[in-house]
Amino acid sequence: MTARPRLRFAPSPTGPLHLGGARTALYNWAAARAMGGTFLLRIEDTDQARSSEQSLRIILEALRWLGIDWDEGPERGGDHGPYLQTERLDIYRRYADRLVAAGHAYECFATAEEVEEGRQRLQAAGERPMYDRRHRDLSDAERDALRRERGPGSLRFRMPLDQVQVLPDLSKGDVSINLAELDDWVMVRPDGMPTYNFACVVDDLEMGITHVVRGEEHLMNGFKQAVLFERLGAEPPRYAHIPLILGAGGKKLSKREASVDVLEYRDKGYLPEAVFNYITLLGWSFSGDRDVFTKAEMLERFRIEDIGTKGSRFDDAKLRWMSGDYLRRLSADELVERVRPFVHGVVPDAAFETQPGLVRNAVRCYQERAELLAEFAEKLGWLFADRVEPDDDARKKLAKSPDAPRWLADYAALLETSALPPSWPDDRTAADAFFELPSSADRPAPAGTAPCLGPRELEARCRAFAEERGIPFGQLVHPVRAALTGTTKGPGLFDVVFLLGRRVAVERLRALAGGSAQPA
RNA sequence: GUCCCGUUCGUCUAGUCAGGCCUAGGACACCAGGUUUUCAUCCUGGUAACAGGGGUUCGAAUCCCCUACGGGAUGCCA
Repeated sequence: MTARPRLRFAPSPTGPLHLGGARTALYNWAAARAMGGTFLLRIEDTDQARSSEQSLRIILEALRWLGIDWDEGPERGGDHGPYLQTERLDIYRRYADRLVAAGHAYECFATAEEVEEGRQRLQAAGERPMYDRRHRDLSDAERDALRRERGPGSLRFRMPLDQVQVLPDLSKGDVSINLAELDDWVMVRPDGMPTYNFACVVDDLEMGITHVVRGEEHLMNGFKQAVLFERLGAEPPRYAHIPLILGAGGKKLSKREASVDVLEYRDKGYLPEAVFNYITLLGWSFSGDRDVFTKAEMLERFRIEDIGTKGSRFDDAKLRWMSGDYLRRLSADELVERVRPFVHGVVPDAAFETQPGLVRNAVRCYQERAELLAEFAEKLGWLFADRVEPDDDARKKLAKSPDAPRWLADYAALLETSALPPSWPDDRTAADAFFELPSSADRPAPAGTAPCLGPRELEARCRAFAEERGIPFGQLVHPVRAALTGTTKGPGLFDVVFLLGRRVAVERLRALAGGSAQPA
């Protein structure tokens, strides 16, 4: 085994990329990269009825989103192409002819009804239901007669019936089965189109595949394929059959409990690094005490043999947490760039160009309060809205302070004469460049001459204002927040005041002060 | 039904191949506390597992057998 490792992911383009498929792709990719080998993509589109170009595009897009790249395959080419099975039909035909000539394959003319009938009979006898091999030993004359009568048949593999097949599995160890338990499977359909097991073997052979990581549902296929390799006088790749990803109920993951489509996670604003990291963890662990790691770190340790043998359940809560964890590590610039596609209509497009500092400060204020990028659209709404309405929680807090309207009016008067930053869309570049939000206790105040009051100074003045009037600070803060944002949660209140700027802050305080029917 | 595979906290897992370092470690979730103008972040602590039964051994989560349960396959789908 001195050959350079070659691994492949071979999706069939019959729908979106499923989480399970993504994990399979990821493990093959990681194994190839970790071993310094080649990773290629092969498209198994022999089911013409269900395959579509659209699905193929979506699958490639999903792989790219996850950061899984390929050395050979669609849109990339390579020395072992073509990489679409429907473009390799002449290769399969060559192999089929060879197998027939050697007596390892035979033509079968059984109708669907006849096959079904044979199955029933075997099952009734307590045996494994399968094609009953009725045309396995046709004489030449019988075969010619059937072909004349029924047209071309399908090509079936002549399974050796007296052999125990051992399949060395990198994940499970040696697995074995009595080949008589397996049927004489169809290799080529009557119309000449190969089936999965046949095309897969031919391609793995022709493409020099050395290792295959795939779902456990292929274990039985593994036996069939290994025998075919044998008949072809070749070594099969090293297989690793890994368990499926299950849903919360322990059954196969279904759309009901979670999205199974990888791109749906993109659209919901999960970070791709997190999705990558999380699905890697479904069956493999980085170390005993760390769950979050970079791709590079993973590649230093990844080995196919270490993939787990147990089916794992998909847990959206942990994925979300992980997405949030990655979100928090993003630099300010990266964060803004990632958030941008998710906040159309909430943050004016122009703001990204004319007041990038404001946008950055606003977005950063939610970096520790979000897990998904899509959350920024909901959370940032108050900042650029024409006006805000208190939500239910905010109303409740307001109701607890009957004096709030008067305080708000007075506080508005104070702010009106304070040196606050300008409000959007006025130019406030200087303010945002000087003060970096979110402000926090462990972040030192910027040095130099401030162009206006910053959050700290605003807070100090507000505290003084409250003390002067004998208002408990805590009771002042909630109505102010309700007036400014309409909510009870969010960034530090004085970050909010700062972001809003003088004109809008004053406006909103007065709107609520006047609007809540001040008792005489 | 038949064949194949699997079984450590609620979930993902470390430990199993080379039996003692395991009164079983970490993470998510959950609960309690701390920080705080809210929410969140952050910090501290807590609850919680070797499926069951037989062996082998001085000693078993780790090796063997059986049972139970779960998953997969049984397609001219992949």
